[in-house]
Amino acid sequence: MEYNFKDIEQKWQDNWREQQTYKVSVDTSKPKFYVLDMFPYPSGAGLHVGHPLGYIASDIYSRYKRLKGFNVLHPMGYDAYGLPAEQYAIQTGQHPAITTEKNIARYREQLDKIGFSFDWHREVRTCDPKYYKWTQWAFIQMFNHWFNKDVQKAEPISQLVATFEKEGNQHINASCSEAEVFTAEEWKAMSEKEQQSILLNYRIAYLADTMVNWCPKLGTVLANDEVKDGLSVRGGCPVEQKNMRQWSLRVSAYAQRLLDGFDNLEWSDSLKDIQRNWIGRSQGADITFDVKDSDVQLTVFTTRPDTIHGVSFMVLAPESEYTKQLSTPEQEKEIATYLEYVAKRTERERQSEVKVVTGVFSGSYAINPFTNEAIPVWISEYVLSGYGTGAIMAVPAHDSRDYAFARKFELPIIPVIDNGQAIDLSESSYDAKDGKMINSGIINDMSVKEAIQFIAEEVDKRGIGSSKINYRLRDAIFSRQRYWGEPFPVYYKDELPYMLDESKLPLELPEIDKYLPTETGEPPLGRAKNWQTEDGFSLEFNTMPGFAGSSAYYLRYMDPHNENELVSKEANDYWENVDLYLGGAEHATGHLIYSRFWNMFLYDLGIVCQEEPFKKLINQGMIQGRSNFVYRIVGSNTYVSLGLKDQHETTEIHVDVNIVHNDVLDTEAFRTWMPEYANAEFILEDGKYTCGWAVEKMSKSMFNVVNPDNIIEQYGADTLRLYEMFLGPLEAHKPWDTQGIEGVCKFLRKFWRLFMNGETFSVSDDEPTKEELKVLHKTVKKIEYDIENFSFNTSIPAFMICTNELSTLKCNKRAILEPIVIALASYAPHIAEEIWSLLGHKTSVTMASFPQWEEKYLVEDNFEYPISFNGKVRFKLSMPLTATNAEIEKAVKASPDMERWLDGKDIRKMIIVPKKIVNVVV
RNA sequence: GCUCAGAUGGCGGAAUUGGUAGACGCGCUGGACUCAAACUCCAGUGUCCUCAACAGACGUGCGGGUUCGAUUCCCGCUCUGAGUACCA
Repeated sequence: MEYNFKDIEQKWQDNWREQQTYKVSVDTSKPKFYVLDMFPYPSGAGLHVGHPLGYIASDIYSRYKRLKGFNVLHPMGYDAYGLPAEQYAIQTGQHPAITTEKNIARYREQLDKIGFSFDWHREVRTCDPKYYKWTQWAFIQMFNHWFNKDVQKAEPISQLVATFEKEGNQHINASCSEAEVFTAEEWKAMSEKEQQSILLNYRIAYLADTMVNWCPKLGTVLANDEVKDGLSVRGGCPVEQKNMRQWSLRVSAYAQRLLDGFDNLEWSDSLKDIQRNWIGRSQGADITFDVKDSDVQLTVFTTRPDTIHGVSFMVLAPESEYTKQLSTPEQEKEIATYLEYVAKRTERERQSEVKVVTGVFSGSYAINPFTNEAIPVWISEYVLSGYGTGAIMAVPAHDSRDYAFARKFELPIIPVIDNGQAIDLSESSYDAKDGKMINSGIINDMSVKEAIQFIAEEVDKRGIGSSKINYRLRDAIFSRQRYWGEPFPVYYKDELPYMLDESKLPLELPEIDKYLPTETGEPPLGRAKNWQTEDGFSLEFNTMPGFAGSSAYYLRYMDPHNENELVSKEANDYWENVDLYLGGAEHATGHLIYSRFWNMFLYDLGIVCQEEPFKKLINQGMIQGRSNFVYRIVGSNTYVSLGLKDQHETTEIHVDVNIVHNDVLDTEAFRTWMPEYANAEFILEDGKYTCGWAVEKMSKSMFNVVNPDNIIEQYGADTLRLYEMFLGPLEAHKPWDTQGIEGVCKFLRKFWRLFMNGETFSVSDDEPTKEELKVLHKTVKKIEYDIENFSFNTSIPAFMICTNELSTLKCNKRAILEPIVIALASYAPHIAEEIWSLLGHKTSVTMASFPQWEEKYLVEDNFEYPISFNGKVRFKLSMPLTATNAEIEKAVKASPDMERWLDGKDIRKMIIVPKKIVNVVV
């Protein structure tokens, strides 16, 4: 009976579906374990061989945890809202729901073939009204809460209103857009419109005029993480800065908690680093400068208050309020010209031309509170309006950007730090944070550290500033001028936003006739008929961004069919949060921040019991393509084999990897591949055409896409699973090379043969030998260690070695083979199920327990002690492992090999380490 | 520029973390089986010393160091990849 993977895999996939083998429910008698994959966006191209890598790893871990007695939640779903479906709709008029549905069906079909143990009863789709009801619901909660900095927590807006009515806002310490101080009386005297406008500044989901990334080509605004190098991440379209009225989420309020949370997370340091940099905490001080002949006070943020005596000018961001306040009439014209220039510059230009120094003098002078000197105030685009106060004190001697500016506009450069060596300021600034203060009045001779401390305290004492922490993290812009996304549960009355009643949820996405933004520049929902509330108020035209639906989906899996709550308390108390989360590192600054924020917010409300959503995170690497090339001799239709190409002038041409085997081109297939190659001629070596190759991104244009369906057709799902793991460490990027798959396929056939006596399945019930037990226990120990440490790649060799050894021992004993089948079941579930059932078991191997290994079977009676001289192994000596150090030493000295290796030298020392290596030092 | 990760045969990679470097697989070479092919099996395969050795030397990007012993730890470089970027 040959190993017929096709029948076996079909049979067990059907069986799992019929028996609902992987359906889970709350079971308090068992410990829970929640394994989650980042759910995919179902694109039209389907899965390539790189996509399932993480799913296979998480599936192995899930299956292993089940065998270890855990109740495992392992769900899957679809992040179904997104741009590609909508772009396709704009081009073809096809409703995005239809293409999305089609793509999901295709994804599901491909996923099923790989044999995952997902509980599909819990599937979620972000575009399903039953699902996005809870996305809208969460938004309403964010609208109805504000962030109290004193307790670092979200609190109901109703409480805030109560405080306003009692004592105004003077004692409120909130994360807030703008706050003018008012009393209780003033509050009560305000109209509803005025009150609502003020409350908008406090809400966690708020509507405000903000500088946004506007992408004209996509016709929508984008969040910071959706923009890279001034281009949109999706589509690479130019992005510009624009002031627009948009919904935002007050993510920045949670900056400190997002940082503190890392302490209890098992995430890779590099990923934590990426998030830390993105949050960008910096500790410094606000310092207020008086302005000469003006009432305006100029506040700057600095991390280097120690350098205050070196300030030789101030710089304002062009968009800053200060720019209007501090521009003098004499400079008006010049400033206007400059502001015009800045406004015209795209974000991309600004970023790519960082070295170009521009600026204009405002006409005003600030007074340095420590030297009382008047220092000129400039305006320049190198200062950002969105960070700190939008104004800086410039210390050209010790900041390279200020230095460049001072050089260009010939402003004084005053050194205030001396590092013991002569600091040369003729070419560059000295930015380091060590040395002694000079030219700095009262703080002369202090160290930088002391000076920072002293000035900060002094500023505080004089009431001209205070120490402050700034974060780079911005609030998340939450509006998108697109169709295919969640509608906001928002209507407008008197130009102010109000939330729909929760009983009206979900507010379903309306049908429209065209998916392009309207000619008037309004979002597509502007076309929807009757897009208003029952009492005639207009509904919001924008839709929510991609990250809205993906921010809390892990909670919905816990209780996916609950129509009354996002997640029931019972389900949440049991499943708590995700124990293991697998996905790409590209979500570090997007989804993984938003999800943490969203979850913390729900935690503040008491909806969820854990503050952090994902306890352990693993970022699987990308599988790259391995492209093949042919070499066309320039000006001909002749192609030369790799080894001979240097003899000709050639052009490198990508060739479909599917017509290349072991880097040898199928020349006939090449001729029929594309019409232009029909008459191709070849210069062969050894009768073969050898192709060149390179590792590149897997993509259609490189003709290097490998489809998992083809691999499964040819080798089976178990082989695909094993091979994907075998390729290399889970977290590493690695190229796909189909050549190597033969090895693991061969292993499965060999493993199968262990159970076969000719054509019949047979195992013996004989007692295993010591040797066989050793193979078993060694293998089980290794597999357990590997899975616990996520080094799945090294498990495959362990299985191969085990199989080879048992094959050599001609071992077909049940006592040995049965536990190994269980250990293999996580990796290759189909073949394991088949053998398990042939072994006479009536229930799934999923119900089995992971085998226990014992150290006693692993120790040998006699051990070949490697004897090394100065660290180099020279010979081996067989002795019992139980020998004492004294016995070993005696035996080594008595060994006949010693004399030769000592070569007349004396033994200075003999080191016998617990790992049983003897090192003789001569 | 800053931060992080990495560099091991022809290729992918192993070495459970300071203890026999190159496991395992691919590829390659030779052999067995076969009329032949496929399948399967066996042997060899880091480099160098004119062949072989169960003889030796050298070998984990480069240069130093610590150690009885370093792919592993420390210092200084080079290169590659990723993140981020006028964040004051």
